[in-house]
Amino acid sequence: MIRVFIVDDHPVVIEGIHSLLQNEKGIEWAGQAMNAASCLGFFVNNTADVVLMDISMPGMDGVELCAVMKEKYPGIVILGLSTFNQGLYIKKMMENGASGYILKNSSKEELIEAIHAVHTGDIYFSGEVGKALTEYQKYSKKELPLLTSREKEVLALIAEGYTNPQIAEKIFLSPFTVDSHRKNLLAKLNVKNTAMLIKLAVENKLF
Amino acid sequence: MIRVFIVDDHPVVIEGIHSLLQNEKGIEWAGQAMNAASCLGFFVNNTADVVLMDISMPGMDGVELCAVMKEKYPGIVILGLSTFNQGLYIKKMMENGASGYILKNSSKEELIEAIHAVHTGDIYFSGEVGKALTEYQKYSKKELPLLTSREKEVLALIAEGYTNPQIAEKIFLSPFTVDSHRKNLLAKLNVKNTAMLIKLAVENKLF
DNA sequence: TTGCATATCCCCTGAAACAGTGATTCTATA
DNA sequence: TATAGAATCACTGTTTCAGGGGATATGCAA
Repeated sequence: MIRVFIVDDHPVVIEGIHSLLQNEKGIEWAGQAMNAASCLGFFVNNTADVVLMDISMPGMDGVELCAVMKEKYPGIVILGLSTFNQGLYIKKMMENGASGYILKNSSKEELIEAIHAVHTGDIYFSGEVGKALTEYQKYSKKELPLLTSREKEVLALIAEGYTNPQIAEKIFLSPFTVDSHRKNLLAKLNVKNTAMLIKLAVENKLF
Repeated sequence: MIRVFIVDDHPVVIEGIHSLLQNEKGIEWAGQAMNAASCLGFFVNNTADVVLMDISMPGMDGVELCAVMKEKYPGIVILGLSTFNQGLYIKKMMENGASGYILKNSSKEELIEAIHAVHTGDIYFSGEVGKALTEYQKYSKKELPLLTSREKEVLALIAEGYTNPQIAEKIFLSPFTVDSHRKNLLAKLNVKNTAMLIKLAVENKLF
């Protein structure tokens, strides 16, 4: 009997999955939560085998929650769940210990297959997700380097139209320092001017 | 008896709403479709009172489908349905004849309230959506001015990192002309430098 | 036909951005 | 403890942008 728990901030999704899994032999409904906090609360006194976890939730999101859960309860298997086919998040969630990922628009059969697969220790990706992942890998071949917090701060201010001197004043730094960060941003992200920098930053939500 | 039809490409959402509305007095399940085509097919020989319509679907999306439906069957009330709280789409869908908009993470009560409201001719927005809409209105108050094709061309090249002289060479213009377009872009969009320009452009898909 | 918008072109100035080089301090960690 | 990275600051150029002037031609629409 696989006890399935679900964390999703959308009642209709919880309801829908509940309904899909009802009467499914071998699968038992362990419970549900609409946010990270109540999920963690549940697992203090209870447990489950597989957790279906939405990726985007108010407060702590699925990516983080996944990391926390896997640290506290390494035995619990986590299956990512999202409306969108976003390689970046899929990857992050996998890095944080998820065992697979399915889209909310997958069929009942896929859902059940996925639950069984991850429960037996497999890694499961529905076809579409797999594609997205490889697409993403392709797209992010250049593997965007991690920005430091200072760099992100400066980047955000650049995007808002502040000039180096203005930024310097705003965050109490020398204009030279701001310029250094700016140069580092250009170098790290391998772009040659502000226009490209901001385009890349906005497209990849870098700040 | 309000006959409710749902168009959504996510089985769990259909299932979830079906389950929520089951046993709800005054509401009858008219049917369901997972894409625009089968929705239109259904209404050839059938009808419904309220259509819950997902905004993002493969193929024809909710915004378009809404327009088509309202043209063919003006009497049918359409209630937008989406995971996200995106003012732009909400607005478009309303312009296309929708009677309201709710989020998929709204409660059962909200959902039922919304169905009754739009059925009696009201416009319904769940609280959060209302906020997003006014936020959006605020944001898009300045109603982004239309760019000329030349301006869009220049804008796209700026975003790709080309400098004025390079752009000039690329599209066979004087650098002065390119500069003029650039200045017009800044003026039209009411931004003060390239960073803001590109941010705005990318966020609003201006090219 | 008289505007108006678009598109083109030109000049000047000051302010930023960009590029290259170098240096100090601090902290995390190998 | 030694090293690497982050964060800080500094100087010197060159290039580009931004803002201020104008000017001409064309085509569409009131």
